[in-house]
Amino acid sequence: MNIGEIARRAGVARSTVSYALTGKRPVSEETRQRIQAVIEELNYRPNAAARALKEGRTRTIGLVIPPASRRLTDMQLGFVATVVDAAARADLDVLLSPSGGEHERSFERVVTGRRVDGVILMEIRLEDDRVTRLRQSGLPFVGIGRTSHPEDMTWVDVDYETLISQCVHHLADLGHRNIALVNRSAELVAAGYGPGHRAQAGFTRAVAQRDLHGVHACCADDAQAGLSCVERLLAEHPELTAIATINETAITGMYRALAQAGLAVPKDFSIAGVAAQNLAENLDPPLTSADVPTIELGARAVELLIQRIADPGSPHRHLLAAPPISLRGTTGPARPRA
Amino acid sequence: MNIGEIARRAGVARSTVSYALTGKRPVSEETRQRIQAVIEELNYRPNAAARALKEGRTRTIGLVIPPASRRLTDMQLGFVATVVDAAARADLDVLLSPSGGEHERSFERVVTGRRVDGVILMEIRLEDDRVTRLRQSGLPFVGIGRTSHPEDMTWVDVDYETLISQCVHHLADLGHRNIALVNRSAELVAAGYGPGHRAQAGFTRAVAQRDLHGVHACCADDAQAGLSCVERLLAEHPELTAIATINETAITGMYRALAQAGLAVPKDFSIAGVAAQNLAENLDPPLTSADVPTIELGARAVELLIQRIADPGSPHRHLLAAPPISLRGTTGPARPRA
DNA sequence: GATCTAGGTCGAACCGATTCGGCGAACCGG
DNA sequence: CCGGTTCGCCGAATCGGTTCGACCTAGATC
Repeated sequence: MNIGEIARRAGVARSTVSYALTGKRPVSEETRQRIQAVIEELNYRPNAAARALKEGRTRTIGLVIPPASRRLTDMQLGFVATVVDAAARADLDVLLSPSGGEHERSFERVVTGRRVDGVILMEIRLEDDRVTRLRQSGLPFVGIGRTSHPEDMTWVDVDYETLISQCVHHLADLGHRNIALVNRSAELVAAGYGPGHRAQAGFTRAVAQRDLHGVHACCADDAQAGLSCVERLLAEHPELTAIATINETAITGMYRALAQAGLAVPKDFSIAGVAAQNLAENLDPPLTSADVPTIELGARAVELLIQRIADPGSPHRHLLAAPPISLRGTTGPARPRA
Repeated sequence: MNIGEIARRAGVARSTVSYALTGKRPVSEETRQRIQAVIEELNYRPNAAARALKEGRTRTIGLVIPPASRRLTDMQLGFVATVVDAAARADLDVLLSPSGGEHERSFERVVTGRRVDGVILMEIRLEDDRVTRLRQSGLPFVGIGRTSHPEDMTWVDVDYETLISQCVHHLADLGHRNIALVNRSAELVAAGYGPGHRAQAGFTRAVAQRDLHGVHACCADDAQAGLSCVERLLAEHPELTAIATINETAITGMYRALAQAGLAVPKDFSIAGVAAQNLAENLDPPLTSADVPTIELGARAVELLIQRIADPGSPHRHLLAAPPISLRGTTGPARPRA
């Protein structure tokens, strides 16, 4: 069921079938219809591998995600979903590649076997080997996230630094003077995970600007960790009245710790954060947060990648999102504890 | 940077390079090392498209997921993660294909363009066009889920019928006599979504066996819907004292509705369900549920698919999982309301 | 010493598409 | 009636691998 078979049955040359399909050269209406009929009868579809071989492109993009073992955050899920969606809309297929740890081979295959025309890279570290590898391979790529030298790559990212700073300012405006930042896991931050570092930078900056007392805590990405982390914070820092966080996954645990400590939100304690809108809205109570526009960012990443594939020499572009904070009722006037 | 270049620099024929790489024919140790040196120097990797073209297989599997627009349930996420993981372990790449609605083209491309060696199909309907298409295309595939004629396809599935039945029996053992089943969304059930129908069947059966009063309700897949659904149930059926559910995503909303109605769980009201373990454990309170072994099922699906690709004529195999119910404290003795 | 076997290598065909140069027929103006 | 275009189509080369048959050499067998 190859192009030769179609050509034979339609009584034309293989090249004519090809031209009839791609329209790259004129084919008489009559011939085209004859070919089309045969194609539909046999339900023929060109072999992707053969086409890729000849054309030098695969019409596929790679999406490099954090290792599958770790549960993805709601935000990451949002990115994956919209990237897949946007790619499908552009008639591109998406090859999923878990990276990190034991899955190094998968990444290598994708990058170096010319299986994809370009790559979207998620969860980028400040210093990231994968970025280096991609750069030297010459494969077009777009980051969702950025390294510490973001000028010479194309990316979209969430401006955690500004957003956490705004959260702190918002809390300070409400009278809070003792605020904790609940970050992502210690390993992730230690590994140079960008959002973790930038959130911390924004936190430190805002705390200094408003002359506050700030506490920084890392917390693994699950509810249980959120619970014990906040339990510990409350015990060790009785002066705390508010939390700012970028750790979506731990939030339900934080809520639980506060409830168990007899602290009502937002009456006794305030929380503000950066999260996927979908998650923030569905929490109980709904979280006051900067809603990351995953749909727009994911779609833009695909768009930028398509441009980059079309013209690899074009200048790098960047998109830094700093959505406004949606007040949903987990922040209120400060009220001293104990 | 193709095999010819390597051959030239190593002073051998292209076929020798190929044999050195695949080991399908003996190559002298000396030659092999010379070739290996050149390969490493140039960082050569065989072109995937060329290999796929000649070998007739792509070393890639397709994973057909529900449309990306809809948020995946925790269970579905678990499946995706473990499928990707298991595939990577077997040195297979995963091509993601959102199906349904506007993404028909994506599915067609994957199935008919010979882009993949096999397909894993998620969220299968009782009558499913995609199964029909796959069957007639001759492409090996494995379902996570099954149609109403499950004998002639290979699948792994969760035994919702048995599990919901067990939930009802468990509740009945605790003295509950008026129980509601909160199903997935009405559209999904109307579209013939298997788990929805099978859960309903199991519910009806158990209710009859124990001579209970059962109420069936559909509920969209989000917390808000869970809230309003349970609000409505409580209002229209004041006799209800327990809920059984397969709608993971709506559970937090159900909790909220009960809390707002002043009903404590499990003192005043019981809930039992089928859910991803990860989710059930992290709810507050943790949900008494049958924990679906997504890791095992996902990995088995990949395993079955690999077998099927190796030997397409082999008999179909099935795996129906009915994990025991983990008692986590959302069910207790019945206590009449009002 | 002739024959056989096995190891090691080469050259050519092949997978299924795309694409380029060219060829014949129809058509045009002069 | 002739030279030049244009249109529609064909044939062959090509992409980068794998694989099969054939060949050569060296060592084993009798």
